[in-house]
Order: sequence, then C-alpha cells, then structure tokens
Amino acid sequence: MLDERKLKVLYAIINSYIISAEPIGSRTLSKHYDIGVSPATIRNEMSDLEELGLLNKPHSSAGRVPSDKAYRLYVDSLLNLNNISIDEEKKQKVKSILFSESQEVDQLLQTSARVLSEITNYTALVISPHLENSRIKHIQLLQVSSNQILLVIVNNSDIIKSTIFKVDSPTSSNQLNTISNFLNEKLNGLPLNKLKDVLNMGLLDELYEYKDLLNKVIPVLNESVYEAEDVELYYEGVARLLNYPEYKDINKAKTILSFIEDKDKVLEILLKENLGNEIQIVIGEENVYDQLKESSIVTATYSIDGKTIGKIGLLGPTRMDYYNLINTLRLFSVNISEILEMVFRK
Amino acid sequence: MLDERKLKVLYAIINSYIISAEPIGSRTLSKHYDIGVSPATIRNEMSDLEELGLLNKPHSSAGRVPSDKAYRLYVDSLLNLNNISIDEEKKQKVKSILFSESQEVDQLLQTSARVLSEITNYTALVISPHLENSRIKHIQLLQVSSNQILLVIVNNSDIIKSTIFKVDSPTSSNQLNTISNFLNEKLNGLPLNKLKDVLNMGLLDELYEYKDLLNKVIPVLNESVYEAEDVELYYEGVARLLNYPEYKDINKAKTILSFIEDKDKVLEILLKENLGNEIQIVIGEENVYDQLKESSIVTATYSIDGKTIGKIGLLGPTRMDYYNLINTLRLFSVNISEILEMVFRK
DNA sequence: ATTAGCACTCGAACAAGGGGAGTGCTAATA
DNA sequence: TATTAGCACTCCCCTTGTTCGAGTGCTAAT
Repeated sequence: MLDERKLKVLYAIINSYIISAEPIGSRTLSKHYDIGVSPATIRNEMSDLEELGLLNKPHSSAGRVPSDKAYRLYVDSLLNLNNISIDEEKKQKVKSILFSESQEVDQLLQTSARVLSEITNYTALVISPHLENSRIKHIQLLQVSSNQILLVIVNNSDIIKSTIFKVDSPTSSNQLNTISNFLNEKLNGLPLNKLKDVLNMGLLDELYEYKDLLNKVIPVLNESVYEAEDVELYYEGVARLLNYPEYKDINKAKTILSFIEDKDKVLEILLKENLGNEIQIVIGEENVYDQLKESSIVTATYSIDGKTIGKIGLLGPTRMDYYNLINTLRLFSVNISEILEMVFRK
Repeated sequence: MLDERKLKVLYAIINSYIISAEPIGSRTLSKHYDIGVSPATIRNEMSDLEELGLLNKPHSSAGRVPSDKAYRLYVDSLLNLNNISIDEEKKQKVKSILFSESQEVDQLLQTSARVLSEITNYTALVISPHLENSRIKHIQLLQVSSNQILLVIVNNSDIIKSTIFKVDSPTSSNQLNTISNFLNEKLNGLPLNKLKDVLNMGLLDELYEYKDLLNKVIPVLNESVYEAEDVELYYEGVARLLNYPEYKDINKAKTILSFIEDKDKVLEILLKENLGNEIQIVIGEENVYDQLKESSIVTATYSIDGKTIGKIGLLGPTRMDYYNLINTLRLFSVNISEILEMVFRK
C-alpha cells in the first residue's frame, strides 16, 4: 500500500512539520530532503498520500500537513523500532537530579514533572502511586494527651496515615495497647480495599468493653482507605504550551489550559489502563475529550517490583517531537521506578 | 486637592473601566453616569485629573483610562470605608461548601482556592499555614517490623509528621519506650525552630547506650523541622486570566502564567508581612516583579487564635473588581480561620 | 515513469480611504 | 466666573483593493 518512496515523502513532511509547524510544499521538500526525485513527482506522491488520508491541505494553494492518521503511522513505526537502548550517561544525569531533590515520594514526582517539562518543553503530567493492593502492615494507638489519641496506620509500601482524635474519658496506655494488638491481629495483612467489608461485618462485637473507643477508631480507618485510594496529580510547565503556534489563538489556549486545570478529567485519562504498553500515545482526534482533539498525550508508566503503580506523561500539540519524547519518557520511567524501589521501600 | 466633582468623575471612570476595559470619553460618561454637568465640563475635569497623574490617554483621540495611582486612591478609600459588615447568609453558604469538602487542612485550602476563583473569576492563590512557633507536643518511636521503626512527631497544632527508618539490630519495645520518654522529656514544648540548636548541642551524650539509634532518629527530627517550615502553595483558575483582554496578547499571557508557575516567587510575595492589615492590595507598578507590573494582587490573611498563619489571594489585571473582591476575601478569611479552629484543633 | 512548463489559486502583507469616538480650544451663555 | 455649545482636528479601526509568492494540478515532452 505504501511503497518506500511514499513513506520517505510522508516522513519528510512529518519531520519538517514537527519542527516548523508550517505546511510544506513539493519544492521545499525536494530541496531540503533527499528524496531523489523532482518536485513534480513529489506532488504526485503527495496527491496520493492525501487521497489515503495521510496528508491535509489547509487551503488549495498551500503545502501539505500531516494528518492524525499519519502521526499514528509514524509513532507506531517508532514504537516498533524497539530502540530501547537507554543512554546510560543521560540516565545517570537525570537520576542524580531527581535523586538530589527527592526526600519524599511526592517531591520525587513533583521534581520529575518539573524536569521532564524543562527538558521537553511540553506540559508534564504525573500521578502519584495508586496502591490498589496495598495491605495493612501495622496499626497503633497512642496517647498524645489526656484526651487525645493518635492512630497510626502503616501499609506495606510504608505509606503512613496518622490522625489525632479526641476521646471523652482518658484511656490507659495498657488499654490502648490491648486495642492496638487486637486491631493488628484482626487487620494485619488485609488489603486496604477489603477493609470496609471487614469493618461492616461486626468487628466490634468481640471487644465490646472498648466499644466506645473502637467507634471512634473505625471512621478514621475508613477515611484512611479513602485517602490511600486518592491519587495526586502534579503538573508543570503549563505556560510552555503558549510557545506553540497551535495555541497562539487565545481561545485555543484557554480551552487547553482550562482542561488541564480540571484534575478529575486529567486523572481519568492518566488512570486509564496502558494495555501492557510501556509507552502510550493518544493523538489528536483519538482523544476522548473534545478539548484535546488538537493535542496529543504521551504517557509512560512507572512501577515497583514490575507492577505498574503510576504514570508520567506529556501534553502538547499533535506535532509533538515523538521520537525524542519516547526516549525521554523511558528514561524518566526507569529512573522513577528505580528511585522508588531504592529509597522509599525501606 | 480633589473636590467632590473630580472624585465623582474619577470613580465613574474607574467603575466603567473595571467593567468594560475600554477607555471612556466625556460624552459616554455624562450619558451613563449621573455627574450632572455637560461633557465639556467633564473634559475639563478629566484634563485636570490627567495632569494629577490619575488618568491616562492611550492616544490623543481616545477616552481616558485610570492610572495605578487612581486605583490606589480608590482602594484606599474602599479599605477606609470599613464596611466590615459580612453578609451572614453568604458566609454560611461559603462555609458549608468549604466545610463539606474539607477532611484535611490541605483539602480545605485547595477547596478554598477553587471556590474563591470560581466566585471571583480571578486566579486564586493560597498558602498553607506556616507554623513558625509550633512546638513539639509528643514524640514516639514504634516498632513496625523486626528492623523498622516508626517515628511520630506531633506538634501543638496536631500536625503530624511520621517516618519509617531501618535499624540494623532489632530493638525491644522497652528500649523504644525508654528513648521515647527520654526524647519527650527533653523536647516537649520545644519550638520547632529551636530544635536544631538543641540537636547540635550534644543531646546525645546523656543516653549513650542508645547512641546508634539516636543517631538514626536525629536526622529524621531535623528533616521534620524542615518540613514544618515548608509552606505549600495552591493555585486555581489560572486559565481564567485568559478571559481578560489584558492578557489576550499571547506573550502577556505567557509572562503572567510563567510567573504563576514559579512557586518560589509567588511564595515570596505571599509570605511578605501584611503589616497589620487584614487586606493587602498591590497594584500594577507597585509590584516588585516586572512580570506583575500590569497585574494586581489582593491578599487576605487567615489565622488561628488571632495569630496570622497563612494567606489567601487573588491575581488579576490592575482593573480588578476591588470592591467585591475585598468583601469576598474577608468572607473566606473568616471562614477558613473558623473552620481551622473548629475542626483541626482537636 | 518521470519531469518541465504553465496557468491558476489563495492567503499574507501592505496601502489607501472612510467612519467614528474622542479631544481641546474658543466664544457664547447663565 | 463657571459652564457649555460648537467646531476643527486627531487618531484608531475597519474595510477594500492590490500585489506578491509559494504552492497546486494538468498536460505534454522526455
């Protein structure tokens, strides 16, 4: 269907357009790209490519512009190239930057977003780990003052949730320990998403002498489930989009920026399954949301123990620099995963 | 210096310009505002006001536009009006919204920013409490697993900091309690900002049998100081700025949006002392940073026990709707303070 | 199959001109 | 003496017309 020369022409147009954002004509093409045939021949090829839906004309006497379908063809071939050879030197460079600014998980992700955006010049999107299968590892109640108790819950990723709550009557530390032990016995190893069921099924009845206190603890436990499921979104470099002529129209800029500010929608996109692909690319019209029909999103996963727990991504115009992007995202994906495993699983 | 009629003309121009963003001429002014004199007279007054530096002309045959100095005059008179009569009904309405979505402090602030921006149509900026004078209230070490220990620090605002760290040799819970008690004894009531000094002054020596463990604990304590001082910045409604003609030029939009993304600079502005004023307004050229010379920032404080601990603010073009803004910010200031006191000081 | 040649198309960029909202000045008015 | 009507003038904005050039598609020659 597409012979080598057609591909050559198509890729030349794509590469040119990614750089310049200008429609490109047959003459310019033959001058700057080594196609080996005359402009007239290129024109014929272009005409064929247009018929195939791979090129568009802004108007009848303008040059050609790649269609979303063309980008799809292009990125699929890039992804199939399987050039997973990560530049060790670059990798260490990025790693040391991320490492040096990351005392905590959220800082690591924030920094990643910032650096990713700086390097690529696109808007970076990062979500925090969602630990669907995290399990309760330790529960402890502590006396803080005469009528205040601290509840600490640790899960198997060592993410800690703690809350203080008031009690009406003072409780001895022995009592607290008894309850703590009881809770640990009952709940240790329990997946967080099962916690609600267990709580609903009359865990209370067994330790009815501490009923009042347990009644205080249970809402807090419930809440902690909720928060563990709560995924954070970090984004950086939103203003960078305004560098691209695609968003020079203020209404287009407003559309895309408003969309990015809608965290729920962005999260929805980033939480969608990657279907086993390390890198996922959604181009222009392929996007579900209308506001993104003229933009692309490239995402990569990061993981702990080989299990995907979060994503990083870049948002920009459909003519994104996919080639470099894919490599950069791979770099960050690997680095984030490694740092997470190394540092935060103590 | 400024007789009543001049003020009338000036305020009419300001009000008109705040709504329309268009220069206003003498004829339109006399038609739509009840000045009571002819356009010719208004022209004379305008000419005087221009000489006083209160009005500007975009070009010789255009209407007049208020200067920064005029806005300053205007907002100062607004602030002196002292119409601190807060609409109880509105207040409760906002309060119930904020309340319903705020399980945690950071959520409260995030929601506040969002709602504030929605109501006003400007970009909202909010910083988290900076608890300079927060004191250590409780410290506890806990066994999590055979070689992992959890350190919990509670301050007098009940903000909890907890970290897990590894130890080489298992430690008994008795030992941990001994150290916990020791640390509590030494550090209880200590202001966080004094902690570093105390740590540097050989706290170690007294309990040398646990030296190894203490050496692990101290960096964590140190870090906790750092984090307690770490102020978070939340912003919402950045894209809303693009609605204003002031930012319809893509370069101006880029300038202001890039600035907002620079959290350090924004924090610096928000952390500046309010000098006893509940509401602080910085107009156009009054701003330190060049990127803000065509914008204004209005901030209000929020507090616990009458002590200012954070700020909320709004950013927009110099012709902001100061009158409504001041009242809305007061509303949020009071509500945030009340919710903080009510809910989070358990 | 490829290419040179050519007529044609369309947008971008620039210039010219009319319309309109505004100004400042002067002289008349209360 | 303060106010106002009248008027000439200014300058931006918008529309219209024109040119210029990069690009196309078609046809005929190689």
